[in-house]
Amino acid sequence: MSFAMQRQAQSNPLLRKLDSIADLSDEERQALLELSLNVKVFEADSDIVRDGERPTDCCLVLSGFVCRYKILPDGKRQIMGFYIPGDMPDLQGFHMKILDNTIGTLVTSSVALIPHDTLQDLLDRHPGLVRVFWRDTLIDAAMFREWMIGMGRRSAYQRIAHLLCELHVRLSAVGLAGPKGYDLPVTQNELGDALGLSTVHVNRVLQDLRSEGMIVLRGGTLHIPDWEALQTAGDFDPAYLHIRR
Amino acid sequence: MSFAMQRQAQSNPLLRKLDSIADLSDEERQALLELSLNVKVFEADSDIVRDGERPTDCCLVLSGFVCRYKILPDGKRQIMGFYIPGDMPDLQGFHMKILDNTIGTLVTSSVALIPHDTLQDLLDRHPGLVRVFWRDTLIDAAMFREWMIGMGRRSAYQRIAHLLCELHVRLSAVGLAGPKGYDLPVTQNELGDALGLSTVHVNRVLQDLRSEGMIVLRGGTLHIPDWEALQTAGDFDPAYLHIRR
DNA sequence: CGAAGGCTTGATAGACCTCAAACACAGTGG
DNA sequence: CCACTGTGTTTGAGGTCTATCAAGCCTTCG
Repeated sequence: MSFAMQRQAQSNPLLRKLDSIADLSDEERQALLELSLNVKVFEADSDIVRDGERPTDCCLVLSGFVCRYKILPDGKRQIMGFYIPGDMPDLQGFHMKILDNTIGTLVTSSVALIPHDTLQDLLDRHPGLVRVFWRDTLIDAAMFREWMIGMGRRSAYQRIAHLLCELHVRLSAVGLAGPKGYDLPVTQNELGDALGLSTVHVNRVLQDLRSEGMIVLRGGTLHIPDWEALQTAGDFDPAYLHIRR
Repeated sequence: MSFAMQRQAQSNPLLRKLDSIADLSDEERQALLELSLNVKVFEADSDIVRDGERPTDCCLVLSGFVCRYKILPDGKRQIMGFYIPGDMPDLQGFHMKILDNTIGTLVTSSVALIPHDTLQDLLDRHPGLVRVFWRDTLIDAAMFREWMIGMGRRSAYQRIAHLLCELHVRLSAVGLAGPKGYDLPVTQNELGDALGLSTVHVNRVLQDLRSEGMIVLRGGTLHIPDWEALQTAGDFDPAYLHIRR
């Protein structure tokens, strides 16, 4: 592709993301660049789409940090995934009338709302993109499975290390992480809700990880001195993310 | 559709399943009926496709009981889903080169292997089916999310009740369950691996459920005297299965 | 009848939770 | 500029759910 196009792609979160998981043709890239985006800013801790709604748009995260969650009858919350710029957390809504979970922000985030009609039109004109978006939802599913494994069979210690690894790989893939760390605007309470742990226990395990020199976590910034060690501690293998080399 | 076609549909697990989650046109139904199936029988506890392989076919369960699982380095196993006749547990392999989990049988099962090329051809000739199969993978993902919620935030008691409810609804949708129960050819050990519990604990919780009259489970047959009660016990809401009507 | 797999039971231990309070820090308002 | 407030983090104590280990029992099947 041309240099100008390459530069544009770099600054477009969606393109950067899709490039990281699939091969795009120049036409497909162009079509994605030309999507006119209706950008909306959501403040921290607000819902973008809610459980039970019938969405008419898909949301695309442009900046910030977003999560998928569900509140249980007894008030407990389970976070089922974190979403970063370039991700489309409710792509599922495109094929399922009623949403079965809520998408909400963790920090102030800007989000593009893409009408289902626009998306359908895009896929009609570029059938090759179907495979790309479908693949994206399959990778989402693979992440769910990996989280299931964690909650079913891994210790709190492993789970936390694993999550920190996952985020590092995903953020790196879209250029949002340094080689040795990244910004992690997530509270310990939220980590607990994501991992099926109590806030107190998350705190204690984080202290363990710190005291072993595995991580340095302060003020929303995570530093990973020894990536290999953290990966081992979390039994982390990035294969399930299906990111292209 | 014609009466003859209707009758055929009834006896075709794939059609029954897809009918339960989407609207099919007569042409699509016909095309699915005409798929020539290469049927293979797998004995109990054998793997159909393995973690790390590059599958060239998708498998379609015709009879039996199949599960998706992964073995961890320390030997622990996590089962990530149960699959019944009509399900295509590795549809994901169609868009992801390398499998990140294993599909194996729980009991003797017959399975059709459909080459990816055949499937691609089918989707090219009937683009409407893309939405149907895509939707199927999205429902699979919704089940993963629900299991995550269970392992993260529900007690062993709730989890077991929830799973028994899920299977009842899914088996009913394809005509394999009676109004008050179904065949459940799953050992307590396997239940534990699916729910993130030890065999011993599964056994104890099942006894609780039995003593409360919630279930009658003997010799692989489950009887549910009071469906409402079990549903409440498991905090079960079938919405996530996205089954039509 | 013996073997094998699954189920059941008992005893003990540990990972993680809950409750409760103190601490740290940033933002707000007087 | 400094109390004041709110949110997030940290610490302590106790309790519980669930795991582990180990054994006995039951059914099926060759």
